[in-house]
Amino acid sequence: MSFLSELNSVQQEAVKSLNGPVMIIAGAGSGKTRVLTYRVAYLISCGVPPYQILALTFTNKAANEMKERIVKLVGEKASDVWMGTFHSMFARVLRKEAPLLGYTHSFTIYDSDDSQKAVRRCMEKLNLSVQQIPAQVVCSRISGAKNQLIPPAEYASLAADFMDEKIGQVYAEYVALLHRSNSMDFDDLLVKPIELFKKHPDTLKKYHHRFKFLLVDEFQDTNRAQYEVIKLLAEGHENICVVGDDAQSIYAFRGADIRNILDFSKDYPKAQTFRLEQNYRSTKNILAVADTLIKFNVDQLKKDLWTENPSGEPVRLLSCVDDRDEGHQILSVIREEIAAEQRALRDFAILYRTNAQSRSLEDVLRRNGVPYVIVGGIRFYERKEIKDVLAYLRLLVNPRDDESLLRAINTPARGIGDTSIDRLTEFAREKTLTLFESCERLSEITAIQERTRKSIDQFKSFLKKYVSLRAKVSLSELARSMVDDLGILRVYKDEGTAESMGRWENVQELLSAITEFGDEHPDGTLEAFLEEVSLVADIDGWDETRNVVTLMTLHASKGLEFPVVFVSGVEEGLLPFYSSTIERGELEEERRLFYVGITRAQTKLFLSKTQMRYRFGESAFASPSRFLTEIGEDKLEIVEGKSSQGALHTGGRRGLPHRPKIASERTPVREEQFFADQSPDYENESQESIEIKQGTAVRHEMFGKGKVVRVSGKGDTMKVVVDFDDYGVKNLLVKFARLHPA
DNA sequence: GCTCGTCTATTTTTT
DNA sequence: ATAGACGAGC
Repeated sequence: MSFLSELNSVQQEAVKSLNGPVMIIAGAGSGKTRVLTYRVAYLISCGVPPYQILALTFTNKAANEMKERIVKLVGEKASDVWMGTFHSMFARVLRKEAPLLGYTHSFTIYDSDDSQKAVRRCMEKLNLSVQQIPAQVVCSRISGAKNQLIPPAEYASLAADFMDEKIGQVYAEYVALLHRSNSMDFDDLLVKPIELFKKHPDTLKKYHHRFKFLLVDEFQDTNRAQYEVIKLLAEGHENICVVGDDAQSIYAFRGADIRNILDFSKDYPKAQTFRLEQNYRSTKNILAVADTLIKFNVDQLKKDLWTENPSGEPVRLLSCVDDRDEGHQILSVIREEIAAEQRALRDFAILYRTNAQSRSLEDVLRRNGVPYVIVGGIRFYERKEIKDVLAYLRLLVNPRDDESLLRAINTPARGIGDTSIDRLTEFAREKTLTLFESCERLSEITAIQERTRKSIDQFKSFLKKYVSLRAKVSLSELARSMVDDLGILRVYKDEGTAESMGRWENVQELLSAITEFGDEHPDGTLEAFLEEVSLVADIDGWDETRNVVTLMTLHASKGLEFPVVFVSGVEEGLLPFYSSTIERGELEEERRLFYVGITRAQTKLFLSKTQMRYRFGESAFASPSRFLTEIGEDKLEIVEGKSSQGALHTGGRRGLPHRPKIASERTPVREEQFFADQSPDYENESQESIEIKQGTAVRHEMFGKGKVVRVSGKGDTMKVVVDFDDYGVKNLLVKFARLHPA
C-alpha cells in the first residue's frame, strides 16, 4: 500500500478510517477526489471485494475517471466497483427490481421535456389551462414534492390555497400516468428505490449484503431523497463515507439540501469528521479572493483554506465596454499567455452564469480562428430530430410509453392530425388505457376517420415489424434500417437548408453513437443504450485532452481545474442573477457559485465585467456585481479596455424608442478601428494574401502547419479546408484565419 | 389536416 | 434574436 505515502496526514487518516460513518469536509482544491480514489483503492487492497463498494459521484465522467485511477492503483479488478451517479446506479437497481413496483424491466426514463409534456396532458384532463398555472411551475412543484418524499395525498392535504390544491390533483394524475406508461422521471430514479426498500425489507436486506461500503461525493449537492436512500442502504453496517464542501453547494434550486451536511453527525453520532484545508490547486492570491468573498456568507461551516503555493500574479478584472469587447479582451489575454507563457489552448476555461452568454464569446473566438469547445447548451439528445428517432426506439422496448407514441405517431407526417389524436387520447382516458392499447382497439373508436385509421394501422405494423426484427439483428442494424425506413434522412436532405443539413448530420451522429455503443458493449441491449442516453450530462462528453479553449457555465465547471480561468459577466443581474438577489439564501448560493468559479483557477484568474450587454436582442446597461465590491479593490488589479473611448458611440442604440431601426444604426463600430491596438489589422493581412489553392502549405497562429485541402468562395467569404498536422481538418474563413505561407 | 404567418416568451443553473 | 406556440386560411 505504498500509494498512501502520496497523501498528507489528514488525507491518510480519512482514507484509513474504513469502518463506521465518516464525513470529510474538503475545501476547494484540497485533494477531495484523490482521497475518494485512494479510499476505494485502500478498501480493495484490504481485501474488500470491489463489487461490495458503491461509490456515488456527481457525473458519469467523474466516475469513469476515478475508476481509471483506481485501476491504476490496484489493478483491473477495480472495475467491478459500483461507481456512477445516483441516477445511473439506482436506475440499474430499479431495472432489476422493477416488477416489485409494478413496472417492467423495460421501463422508460422520461427526461424533463417528456415530464413537462406529461404534466400538460394531465392538466388538460383536469381542465386546467397553462395560462392559470404555467406547466413549468407545476413541474417544479411536483419535482420538489418528490424530492422531499411528499406523496400526492399528503401534498393535497397540505395544500393551503386553490393553486396548491390543483397542483396536488395534477400531481396525483401525473403519478398515475407515469405508472400506466411504465415510465419513470428523473426524480423517480431516486424516490422509487426508497419505496422499493420500504415495501420490501427482504430486498433491502439483499442490498445491505451487497453493498458493504458506501461513498458519496459532492455530498453538499444531495437532496432529501438521495440522503434517505443512502441512509437506508447504510443501515446496520453504517460504513458510509461522505465527502463535500458546504461552500460549493450550488444546486439548492433543484432540491439539494445543505442540511444534509450540517445534520450528518446528528444522524450518525459516531461519525468521524475530517477537514481537508490545505489547497494544492491555486495561488495565494486566487485563494485570498475566494476566501474574502465566501466569508460574506452567513450559512457556512467554519473553514480555513491555506496553501503553500506561491502568491502568483494578482487577480485581474477586465473592465469592458460591452460583451463583444469582453470577448476581445479575453482573446487578447489568451494570445499574450500563449506567446509569453507557452501555454496551450487547453489551459484556458471561460466560465459564465448563463448559457446565453456563450454566444458573444463564441463569435469572437470563431472569427479569430481560435479553436474552442462549448460544454452544454442545447443537449444533443434533446434535439428534436434525435428525440424523434429515440421515440421510435423507446416504443420498441416499451409500447406503453405515451410520450414517445405522441411524438412518433405523426413524425414523419402520416396524416394523423390533432383531431384524431384528441379522439385517441379521449378514448384512452375513458378506459384508462395507454395510447398504444387504444390503438389496438381502434375499431371501437368510431369517431376517427377511416383514412386516419388506416394510417394508424400502418404505424402499428411499422412498430411491430421492428419489434420482431429486434430479436434478429444487431442494435446498429436495427436502428439504421428503421431510420432508412422512416425516410427522415431523405426529408432532411431534400430540404437542403443549412438547418436541415445539421439535422441530417445529427441523425447520422446518433446512428454512429448506437454503433459505437454496440461495439463497446457486445451484449448491450437497446434498453441499456436508451438508459445511457437519458442519463448523460453535458460534461460527460467533454474531452479535456483536446487542445482547445473550453467554454461552460459555472455550474458545469464544478470539480474541474484549469491553469487560467476567466469568469465573465461579473455584473449585477447576471452574477448574482436577478431573481436571486431578494432572498439571502439565494444570494448566498450565487456567491458560492462565484466561489466555485474562482477556485477552478490554478495560476491565473481573470474576472470580467461590461458596461453594456446584449440581452433579448437589445443592449442594456450593466453595473458591476456587488461581489466585486465585497472582494475589494485591494485584491483586484483593474485592467481598463484599451478602447473605452469608443464606448460612447455604441450607445446609439438607445435613442428614441419608437423610431424604426435602420441598418447602419445597428452596425457596431468597426472592429478594426475599435480594437486597433489589440486586434490584427485584417485588411493588411488579407492584402498580403498569399496564394491559396489546393495543396498549399500554410501556417496558422494557433494550429501550426497544415495543408490546404479545398478552397471555396472568394473575397471576404472565401473559405478553406485545411488539414493541420496537429489539429486535423478545419474549416476556416480566409479573411480571419491569418494564414501564412509555411 | 397542413402550411404559413404572427405572436410570444425566452436567459438561470441540471440529473 | 430567435425558436416554438398558436391561429387563420387553404
